[in-house]
Parts: sequence; structure tokens; C-alpha cells
Amino acid sequence: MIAARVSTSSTTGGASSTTGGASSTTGGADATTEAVLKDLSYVLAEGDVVVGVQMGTPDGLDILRHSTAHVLAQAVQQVFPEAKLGIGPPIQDGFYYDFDVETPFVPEDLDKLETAMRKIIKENQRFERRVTTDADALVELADEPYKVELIGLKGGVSTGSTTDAIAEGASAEVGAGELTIYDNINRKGEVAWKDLCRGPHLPTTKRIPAFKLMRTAAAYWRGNEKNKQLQRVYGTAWPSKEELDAHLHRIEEAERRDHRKLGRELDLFSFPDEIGSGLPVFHPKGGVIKRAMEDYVRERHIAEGFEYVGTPHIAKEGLFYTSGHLPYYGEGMYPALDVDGMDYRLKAMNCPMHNLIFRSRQRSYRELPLRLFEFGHVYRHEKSGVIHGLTRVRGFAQDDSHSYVTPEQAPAEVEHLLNFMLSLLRDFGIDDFYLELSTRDDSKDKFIGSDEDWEKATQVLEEVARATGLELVPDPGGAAYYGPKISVQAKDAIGRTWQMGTVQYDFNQPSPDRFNLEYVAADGSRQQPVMIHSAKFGSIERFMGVLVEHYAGAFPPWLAPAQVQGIPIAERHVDYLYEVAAELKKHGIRVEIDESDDRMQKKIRNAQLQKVPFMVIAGDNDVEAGAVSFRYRDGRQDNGVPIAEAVQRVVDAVVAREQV
RNA sequence: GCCGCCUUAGCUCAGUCGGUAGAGCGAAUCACUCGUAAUGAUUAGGUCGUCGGUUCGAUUCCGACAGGCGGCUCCA
Repeated sequence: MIAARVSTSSTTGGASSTTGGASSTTGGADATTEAVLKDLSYVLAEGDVVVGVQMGTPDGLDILRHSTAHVLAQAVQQVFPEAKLGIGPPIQDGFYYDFDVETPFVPEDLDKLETAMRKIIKENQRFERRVTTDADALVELADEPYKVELIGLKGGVSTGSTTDAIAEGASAEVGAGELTIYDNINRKGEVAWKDLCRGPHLPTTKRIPAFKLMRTAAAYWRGNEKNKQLQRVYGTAWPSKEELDAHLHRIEEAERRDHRKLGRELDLFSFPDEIGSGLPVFHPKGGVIKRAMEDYVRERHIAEGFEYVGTPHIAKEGLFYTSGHLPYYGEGMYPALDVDGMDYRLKAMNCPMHNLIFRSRQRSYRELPLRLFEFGHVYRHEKSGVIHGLTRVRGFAQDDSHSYVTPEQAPAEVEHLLNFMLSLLRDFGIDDFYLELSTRDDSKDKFIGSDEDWEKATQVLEEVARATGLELVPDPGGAAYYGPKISVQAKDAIGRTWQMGTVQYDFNQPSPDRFNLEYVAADGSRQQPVMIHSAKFGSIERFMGVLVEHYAGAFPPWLAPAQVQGIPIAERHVDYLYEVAAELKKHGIRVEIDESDDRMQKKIRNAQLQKVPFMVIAGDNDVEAGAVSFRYRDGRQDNGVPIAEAVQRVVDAVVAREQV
């Protein structure tokens, strides 16, 4: 036990007794609702209900990591006495601490700091909590300008959710309620170091079993680009050396499936410097995957009532004033190209052009929902520091659709699109994702349209999203300028989440002061449609990146660049394999035969490294029996399979889109 | 865009305290024809990211730019 959740008797409503057995982390909903984390040194009052916090629990890990962050901060101020303290919260799998230092940290500093930290841990310093007042703390921490700022900010807020107002992570230093300072007391009973902090902490530094500093980076103070950049040190801490090693091992495993690495090894795509940052090219093998994705997605869209259209990559810039892109997101668009004295822009979205297709003639309510779809290539001038493999690029294809509907049809269409999108993701085997509902926040200048319209649109999206039963995470302020959106968020190999498909409800672009879209209603009146934007994968490029990582490059046969690798035992079996390959090709199977003069063991190794789903091997025994021998990527083998059966096996797996 | 680090052969990386470079894998060629993850030998391959500065001399030191990596900010 390293800390405790304590609730006072006044808050307990019902039957929960104070016995609290060993495994009572969930014991008594009444007791835990109001329970507050306390240090073990906390002096109990009459009637307090106490639940121990173990290091392995989420609370316990946070306490361990936050305490380790304190040790780091102490070490930094030992090694770099001029360093000023920022904030140091626990995060997923670790912690960080921000410092204002003259010269930024370099990787070698981490070694020095780890050494200093080990010394502090060995000293077994005691974390001692001390209540103070704003006034006293301001005097005591006069040398720590960032802490002083936090105290000032806290004073301005009454109670409750102060975190947003202050800085992400700052609640660890100045939560609501009384202000506290933690003193680190060394063996001699002296205060070795102190920090403004809400706590709780481990009882002593020696209770930190295993930690490692991971990297340094810069981070804006209080997360604002306009503020000074502080130097951030990331670290991790675990209840045992074994768990630390396991964590480091997980990171290594994740790096193995990084799509940037696999993309090169499997010869799928590259990013030639000569073309420019964030502009990928697909090699033949990546092209196969890309085309398989596109073919399937196009086919499914048509089956779902979409009509395939095509639009250009650039347009006169007036179009993007009409749509609202230039006034609201001009920063994200490439600068204008001068053409015959007019300014043209590369498009960042397809919707304006689809709107023009809608507007190309008068539309009747009988045509609605009208669903336009294409793989529209868009270009966005992403800041140089955010480019990341295929998952954040500057030019990409959206599998983009726009549904034009009557307001009454909107909820059903949103539902249709969302379910369609989820079914597509599942067809590709992607199952680790959650939904996000991006809405408008108070900064109204970033968004257009009336409060009522926003409210109605948000409500429609939320109801449909909830009906899926998937996890739904709110994202206030994340909406597009023209309307709220539901998005699918998928994780990559290293735990970063990426926005995939979206469904966006737009009542703005059709409006009279934008594109002025209309349809003739049953009563002959002219009405304004609602448009619903939806990209099912979001971006073909990003989706391929996520797919590569999801399968670690070992694609199911229907997506694999080479579905079958033919491997002759000896040169005399090559012709026989070509006969088998001819059969496979009749069924559209992608088959290659390794005619090199490598030994067959080497050929197997190569096919294995290329992650080909079916290795089809033929030697004397197979030729004699009119059969082939299968080897799969996991090492399984199935010898002497008759040719017809072997062909059928491969074809069946492809048609069923199975993994093998 | 900001901060830090990085850029040497197709890939992964050594190396040069300033005197123009080396390995493994890969490639090509030759021999070998082999039953489920690396047969052997030989050869080719680099204006050390680009441009500029310092220097008798720069791949090495300095600067700018480009590209990459990790974060931050951003993400229609």
C-alpha cells in the first residue's frame, strides 16, 4: 500500500461497513464516490472510511509516476541549479516534468539526471506534506515564477474544474482546495528539496522500484504557442524492474510494426525528398494494396446508393471564399498560383466542387438523398513539424462523399453513413477504434451558423453515435467551421490516435449566402437541403498506414501484394509451378515464382520476410502426386495438397477476405 | 511553425582528434540444384544531404537551407 482513498463518515450514505477487505477497491459505491486520495501520513478522523491504494492500480501508478517526476525535478535543480520548475504530471505509462533552463537538454543530460535520481532514491527521502496559504506560498516560492503564476491562477478560480482554466496537467500542483507544499526530508532531517504540489505522494523516494528517463522535448508553457517553450523530460516508472522491462519491450515491438519501417522493407511506398515533405509515392506493391482498397470501397459506395463523380485538383480561389475555407482555414491551404492574372488554389476539400455538381441544374425532392462520391485528392499545407509517415501528409485522397438530403431525411442519412463506415472498417479487419463527437465551443468566431442549427445538428449526430453502442468521446471545440462531426479514431502502433472516417452535418454551405443550394419540394416551394459530408476511411494514405501497422505488414490474402509465392525445391520443378500459377491466375490470384538460384531454404526465408500469405512449394513428391505443399507465415505446413484443392483454398481465402 | 537530435553504398550502421572512407545485408556474375527462415566465391557500388564560410586542405569545424526522428502547437 502506498496511499489511501479516504472518505469521511458524513458522506457515506448507506450500508457500507468499514471492514473493507483486501480486495475492496470497488467496495461501497457511496464510500468511493466522495473518497479523496491521501498520503499514508494522513491522520484519520473518527468515522473515516479508508481503502488502501496499491502501487499496481491506476491511482497507485499515477502516484508512483508523479513522485518520480518530483525526484526528476529535484535532480534537474541539482544538476542545473538555475532551472525553474514548470509542471510535472503523471501521463499514460509515465510522467513528464517541464523546466525553464538556459540551454535545452541534450540526450546525454538524461544519463546525468538518471544518476542523480538514483542517488536521491537511495537516500530514502521522505515526502512530507505541508499546508500553506497563497500569501505564504508566494513568498516562499518567489524564485519559481511558474509556480507563482499557478498560485495566481488558482486564486482566480473558485472551485471545481480548474484544470482547463490553468493548464493541462497542472491540477497535480494546485488542485482545488487548500494549497500544499511537499518537502523532501533527507536522512538528517533536513529539507533537501520542495515543490508546490497537491499530492499525494509515495511515503519515501525509496519506494520507487524502477524508472527510466525516455526523451527530452520542448513544450509550450501552459500549452499555448504564444508562451515560452519549456524543456520537457519524459520518463516512465513501474512497480517492478520486470514491468519496466516489459514496457520497454512493448515499445520495441511497436516500433517493429511502424508503417514507415515496414513500408520500406516491403517496398510499398516512399517519400522522395525531391517531391517534397509529406508527399508519398506508392510503389507497385503498395499500389496493389491501394487499388484493392479503392476498388472495394468504390464498389461498396455504389452498392450503397452513391454516384461516382470526378472533380479537379485546383480552382479559382473565389470558390473557396464561397465555401468559407479561405476566411476560416486559409492558413491550411497552399498559397495561390497565378494563372492568367487570376489566383488559383489547390483544393483542401472536395465539398465545394460537389456543391457545384448539385447546383448544375435544378434539383427535385424526388432526387434526394442525392449522394456524390469520389476519391478526391486534396492538398493541405500542414506545418512542417507535424508531417508523419502516411498518417499525416500534405497531399492525399479522401474517399469523400456528400449526401444532399431534406432536413427530415438527415437523421436517417447520418445513421446510414455511420453504419456504412463502420461496416467498411470491419471488412478491413480494423476493430480497435472509438468514436469522437466534435462540437463547437465558446470561441464562436471559429464557427459559422446559428446556435439553434448547431444544437439540432449536434443532437442528431449524438443520438446516432450513441445508438452504435461504441465508446463516444466528447471533443468540444473540435468541430469543422461549418458543422459538428462524428469521427472514428484509430490507434497506430505507438499508441497515437488518428482520425479516420468522419460524418459531418453541414447546414452552412447550402445556405443562401454560401452556395445557395435548393431543391423543389412537393408543394413546389424551393427548399434548402442539408449536406452531410463523409469520408469513410478519411484518407486512403492514412488508412493504409494504419492497416500496415494493424497487420504488422502481414496482410490478409485479399490485400496482400503477392498472394502466393511459388518455391521450387530444385530448378527442374519451375515449369511445374508455372502450370500451377497459370491455374491461380485464371482466378485472378497474384502469384510469383522464385526462379533465383538461391537455395529453397533461402527462398522460404525471403517469402517469409516479405510476409506472403501462401508459400506454394513443389518438389519431386509433389510433381509425382499432382500436388503442391503449403507453408504459411506462422510456419504451419500442409504437404501434398492436390492442385485443384490448393487453388480452391487460395481463392476461397481471397473471396472471403479471411486472414490466414 | 517552435525546441532538441540526426543525415556516410539500395538498407542497417562503423569511421576520420581536418590529409577525400569501411562492414554486414542487398545487387550483379560464376559454381552448386538442394524438402520448409540465410550454400560458397568473385565483382560492382559512395563528389560522406545541398549550398556557402573558415583553412594550404573540409565528409570532419561554423552557418544557412532541405529532408528525417522525438515532442509541443496545429489538424477542414
